[in-house]
Amino acid sequence: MNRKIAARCLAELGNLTRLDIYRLLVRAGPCGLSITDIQTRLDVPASTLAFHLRGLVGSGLVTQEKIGRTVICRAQYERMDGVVAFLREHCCEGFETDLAASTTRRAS
Amino acid sequence: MNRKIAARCLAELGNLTRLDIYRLLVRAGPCGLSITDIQTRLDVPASTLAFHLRGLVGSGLVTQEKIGRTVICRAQYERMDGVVAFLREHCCEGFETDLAASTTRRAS
DNA sequence: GCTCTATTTCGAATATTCTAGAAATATGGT
DNA sequence: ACCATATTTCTAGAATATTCGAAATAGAGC
Repeated sequence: MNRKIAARCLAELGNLTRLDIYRLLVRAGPCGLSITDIQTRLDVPASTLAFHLRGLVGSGLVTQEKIGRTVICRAQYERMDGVVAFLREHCCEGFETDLAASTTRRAS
Repeated sequence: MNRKIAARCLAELGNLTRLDIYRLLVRAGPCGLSITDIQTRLDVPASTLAFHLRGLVGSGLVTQEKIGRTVICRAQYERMDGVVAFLREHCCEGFETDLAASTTRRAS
């Protein structure tokens, strides 16, 4: 995980339509849902849906498997876990040297 | 937590500059960092920083406390926790009825 | 090979976000 | 009152994202 991938994933989920799609897939679990299923449940035009799915897949948050002419989409939990871990990384660790130089000093 | 707030938070963190700011604050912990500290560490113009901080504060991911003329910023961990919980909500729960009607059926 | 269904690409209009200089405001110290 | 520092607002140009109809592609079944 790195800054760019994390930002990309977060930005993808930062759109209401994509968030709805993603949550639908999280709920669906390992079986996933076909694109048509998603379309039916969320009532989004096919081209709009394709646009958003491209983003989710491109960020690694969703994977797709083509079976015949239908595409099954699944939430890739590991990706999201990685992003969350990245956000919590170094929590409360503070910084090296500059406690003395920092404007932040208050208890000195 | 609801869709809109979650999407807002995720979108805020979906920008590289804001992600850097947020991670810096997570790392800084409860003491937080002044805006000048953030500016120094990330090398972002003051007006740009103000723009991004407004977003982070507006979404509830960051709080601010004014002490004299300096503003201390802190990561609001609870907010992020709420967003993460929301993303995982109903995981693998599936859907009501339509197992039979769904295009998704495969093992029938 | 035709036809129906599933999905993607194209294209263009619209909307939103990002950037950063310049000016304004706020506050502390002298 | 004045000056230096901290931060915000204003503004506007540039860059990106979103929407969705129409047309294109891909595969299944007859």
